[in-house]
Parts: sequence; C-alpha cells; structure tokens
Amino acid sequence: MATIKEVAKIAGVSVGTVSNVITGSVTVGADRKERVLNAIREIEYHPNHVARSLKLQRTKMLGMIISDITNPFFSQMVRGAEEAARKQNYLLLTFNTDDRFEREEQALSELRSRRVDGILLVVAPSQAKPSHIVETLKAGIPVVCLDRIPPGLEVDSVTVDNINAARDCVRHLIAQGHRKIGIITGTMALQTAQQRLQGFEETMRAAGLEVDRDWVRHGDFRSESGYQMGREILLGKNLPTALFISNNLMAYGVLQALDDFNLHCPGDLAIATFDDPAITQVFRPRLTAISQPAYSFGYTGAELLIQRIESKKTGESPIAIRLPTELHIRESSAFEPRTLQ
Amino acid sequence: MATIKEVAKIAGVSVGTVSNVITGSVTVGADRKERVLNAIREIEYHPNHVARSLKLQRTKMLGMIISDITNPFFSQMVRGAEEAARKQNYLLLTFNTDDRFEREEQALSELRSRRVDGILLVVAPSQAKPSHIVETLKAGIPVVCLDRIPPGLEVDSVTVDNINAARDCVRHLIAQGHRKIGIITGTMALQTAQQRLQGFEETMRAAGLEVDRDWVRHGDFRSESGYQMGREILLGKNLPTALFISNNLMAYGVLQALDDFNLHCPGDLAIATFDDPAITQVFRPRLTAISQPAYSFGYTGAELLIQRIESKKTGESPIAIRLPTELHIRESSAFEPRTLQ
DNA sequence: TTGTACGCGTTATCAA
DNA sequence: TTGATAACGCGTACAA
Repeated sequence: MATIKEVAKIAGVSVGTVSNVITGSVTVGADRKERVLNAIREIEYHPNHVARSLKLQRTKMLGMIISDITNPFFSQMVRGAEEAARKQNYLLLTFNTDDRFEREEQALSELRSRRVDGILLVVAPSQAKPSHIVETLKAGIPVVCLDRIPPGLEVDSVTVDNINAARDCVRHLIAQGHRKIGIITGTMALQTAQQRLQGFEETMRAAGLEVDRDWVRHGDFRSESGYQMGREILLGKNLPTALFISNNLMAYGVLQALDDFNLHCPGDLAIATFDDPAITQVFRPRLTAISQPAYSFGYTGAELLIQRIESKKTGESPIAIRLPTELHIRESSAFEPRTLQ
Repeated sequence: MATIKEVAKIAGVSVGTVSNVITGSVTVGADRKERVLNAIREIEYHPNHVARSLKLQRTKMLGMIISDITNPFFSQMVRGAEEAARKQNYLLLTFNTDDRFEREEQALSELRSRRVDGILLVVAPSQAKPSHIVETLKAGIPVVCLDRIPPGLEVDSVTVDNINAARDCVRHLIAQGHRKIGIITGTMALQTAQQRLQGFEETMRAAGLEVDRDWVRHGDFRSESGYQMGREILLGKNLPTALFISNNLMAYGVLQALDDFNLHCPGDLAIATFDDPAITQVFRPRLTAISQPAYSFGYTGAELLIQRIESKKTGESPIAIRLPTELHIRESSAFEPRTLQ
C-alpha cells in the first residue's frame, strides 16, 4: 500500500505538502499541487484512514445497533441512517442483536473499542439498568436512541407517539363495528409495547368495551410469537372478531395461524397492525396498518447524532424528536363476521 | 478515553505487560495479571482498535457492497455475512449502491482508504471494464463476488445456477398448461439477468413454443420497472397466460399493475418469479418462486473471504462456489385462464 | 509557502 | 517473565 511518503518522494515535495494538498486546509503552489496530484494517481495512493483516525481522534464512523436487519422496518431504518451519514462523510458499522441484551452489551463495547464517533441504538428489552449506555455517554460518546427509549435514561431520541397511534387504530376497529377486540403485544419490557397496550386499553375502556383476558396475549415482536399467540386465541372458545397486533412480524404469524385453521382475514378474524412495509401491499389481504416513518427514524437519528458529535456539546439536555405515524385503512380490518353472511 | 499507559501506571507495570495480558499471546505472572485486570476494570479501559489496526496493518473489518439493503434478498445476505464475520471477530462496513456504477467505485475507493481486510461485492451493472475491482485485487485486497460475476474477471465468487433454475421454472409453467409465456428480465448488463433469459429462451425453444416479442420485456430488477413492464404487457392485444419474472421486486410491480387493471393472478395472468422471501408467503396470491439461499450467499461468501484474508494466498486460481436453488410451486402459476371458467 | 519533527495508542522486538 | 523502545502512517505545530 502506497504511503504519503512515497507520494512525496515521487512528486519531489515534502509529506507536509502532500498532506496539505489532500486535506485542502492549506494553500499549495499550483505547480507542486499538480505534481502531487499526478503522483497520487500514478501510484494509486489511498490515504490511510486508520492513521488519520488515530491522529485526529475521530473515525468518521457511526455504530448502529438494531435488532434484526431482516425486518423491513429496520432495513429501512438502516438505509435512512446510511444516507444521512454518507452525506456528511460518515460510515455505518451495523450490529444485529436479535433483541438480546448481552448482544447489545457486546456491541456497545466493541463499538467503543472501535472508537466510533457516535452510536445509533435501538435498545433491546431488559430489566437491568442500562449502565452500559450510561457509561458510554459518560465516556463522551453520543448515543441517539431510535424507536425505543430505555426506561429511566435521559438520552437523545427519535420516536413516535405509540399511545395515540394505537388509540386511533383501535378506535377505527370499533368504528368498523368490532366489539370483541383482542391484542397481541410486543415484549412488555419495551416501552413501545407498553404504550401500544396502553392505547388499546384506554380506548376500549373509554368505549365501555369488555376485553376478555384470553384476548390479551404477550408476544415478543417476532413472527413465531404472533403465530403462537394467534393459535392460542383461535383455539379459545370465545373468539374476538378483531385483533390489534403490535408489529408487522407478529401479524404475519397470525396470518399463518389463520391459514393453519383454514380461516380467513377479515372474514373470520379482522386484523390491524403496526408497521406497513411497501412490499406487502400488493398482496391480499391488504393490511390495515399504522405506518411508521422507518426511513426517517434512521435519517433523522443520524442527522441528530452527527450534530451532537460535531458540536461537542456534552451535558446538554436531551433532544426528543417525535415523528408522525399514519393509519392506513384497508380490507383486513373490515367487520364482516361469517355468522352474518 | 483511557489508554494502555494509564492502565500500566495504575497497575504498576509496563505497557508491554498490559498488552500481553490483553492479547493473551504471552504468559504473564498471576499477580501482575490480576493487577492489570483490576486496573482495566477500574478505569473502564477499552483497547484502542484504531491504534491496533495501524500497528497490525489489518482492521478486522470487511467491506460489503450491495445494491439495496431494503430488498429482502440483500438484507438476508447481509445478515448471513454479518454472522459469519462476527464468528471470526470481523465487523461489516456496508454500502448501498442502488446498482449505480459510480457509487460502486466510490464505495471501493472509500473501503480501500478505510483499509478493510477484504470486500464482499454484489457488482452493479456496467458496460465498463471493472478496472476498479482489478486494481483492488492488485493492491492485495481480496474480493469475493456475490450473486453476480462481472464479465471478464477472474475472481472468487458465490453464485447459483441461474440458467438451470430458470429452465426448471419455465418447464413447470409449460407443464401447467401454459403455452403463451412471457418474461420480464433484469438489467441485461448483468450476468444473472442474461442467464435467466437464456434459460427461458432455451426451454421455450426446446418445447417448440413461440414467444411473442411483446412478451419479452427488459426491466432493471426494481419494482417500478416490473410495474411498468407489466402494464405494457397488459395493454397489448395479445396477452400471455403466464409471466416469468426475474426477481421479487419486479414481481411485486407486476402484481401492482394487475391490480390497476382489476385483474387477478393467476386467473388473468399466472406468475413465477426468482427470490422467495419468507414474509410474502402468508399473503395471497402465493407466489411460485425460485428460492435462492440469500443468507448463505452472505455467510459462505464471508467465510470464503476470511479464509482468503488469513491464508494470504494471493494469485491462487479463483474459487467459485455454487449454491443450490429450489423451485417452490404455489398457486400463482396455476393455469386457469378466465376464458375456460 | 514549504519542510521537519513529534505524537496519536498499539504491538513486537530485544535485552535484561 | 518483564520493561524499554521502535515502528505503523498520518496531521500539524513550528521553524525556515
């Protein structure tokens, strides 16, 4: 690998001059500049970013910790973050935790060793105090939490209003004619799951509607749990006519369960869900869904993070960005129970 | 940020000893080791990986260049690569090119500056000679091409047998009773697109079936092009009964087009496609699809790449790994034209 | 405007 | 087994 020294030798100038040409911070005489540029091209010199990072004490890398890139919600998020990052010459180092706390700890530790300039974090569920995050912050590494906020932590964040989104969605189900409505929650250790449940319960209570205890099931945001909970509900004696499901993956699981029983949506069970990836929209049933601005989560989060990094303001009060959601009403939430047909 | 020097001072030993404790390469006396470990914990020392990289001349980072993480095919691939990488303590630096050649060049250049130890590459379509890849290889940075092989380049690769996969799929359509079959190809500058078309044409010819020129459309692997080509075909006077589509995204586009015309699959137009992401399988219509081992592309590719890196065998003849595909026959390819009902 | 020399935090070599 | 020290490649004072 060519070094700055070799470039200097070929161009017949000093390393300082080459460096000045590259960074552009200091003006260099036109002739020398020319010679340097030629030398760079000649030996295909690529500035060693590792050495530069060591010297400058910053890597121009952002760490990004998510649960699973395979979930369209997160792949959109990563895409958004990457785009915002690249625009300011940052690169992304991505980790999947599968929502496992140990993995998050490992990722954070690794990222600190790698000396990333900041971290985008979708926290994993946990009962433990988020001391690993606190320590990271204390070490002067900015962290922006995306989608979820760890309980009892003051930190920059980009979120949505889960309570209101859930409320609107459940109201819609009621307006459709549904009275017997159930819910599959996400991992209850997560704030988002709690809030979606809260929105559901408040709305049902306000409408004076009973919720059978069998209709409230706690999943973990993965499709297998949706499948499992869906089955359990369908095996009950008293069936709801509609289900509010706390994310897309679990909704797919429920659809799978319906299929097993040879049941249909919405005829046998109506469904409304969080998350609304574009790819599913050409298929049937069309899902009534609360769309979250997944891409913006990443984009906005990265922008905020970089701002924090470059302004070096530590100890500021946390910035909390709220992004809007939107309820898309489609066929899966229709009220058309079989018995009426 | 704490340094190894501070650890040494606190533990009352030399930096060399601390280093030995950390890397574990040299045996250190039990008492000193103890003291070092305590000091590390006390000041929360995280070894500076940047400095280590500079010294060791390797970063334990892999570059990964794909077209779009948002496509489930690639997110699976990235996930696989990440898992294989982490198993051997490598991290992934990911780039989306949107299949644009300039972005690929930028990415490669950036990755070389970052001194990644190797690169996983899904090449973008291009007429140009892949000199940027050749130069990278020449610089001693191993590259493994995933899914697609750039024309005229000897390089390690992980691919599938596109010709045979397409052949099997088209044979299935014929066996179903279809005689009027069209195709939407991918970007024709890409080997995969060419091969899928080739498999299609060979099979049709072998079966003595005519292919209307209007039924052969060239897309670009993105859903918009599937939508566009789908519309054009549906607007024609002579309609095919089935369409072989070269990837998942374009298939969604075609479904969208069918929807616009209030037409149904497979009743009005049967469909078979490349790629088979799990999430779509609970929806209708169920797509007849050729599943590719997306995860394995990444996993196997990363393993191969790391092997190359660590064995340092340069100038070896390229290794070409072939992964199996599988045809999943579902309802979207059924032969049940409306006129017969 | 240009060149020299130092230091960023490690690891490896060598001598003790 | 341990400690001192020389790189790794770059950016940047500082001197010229």
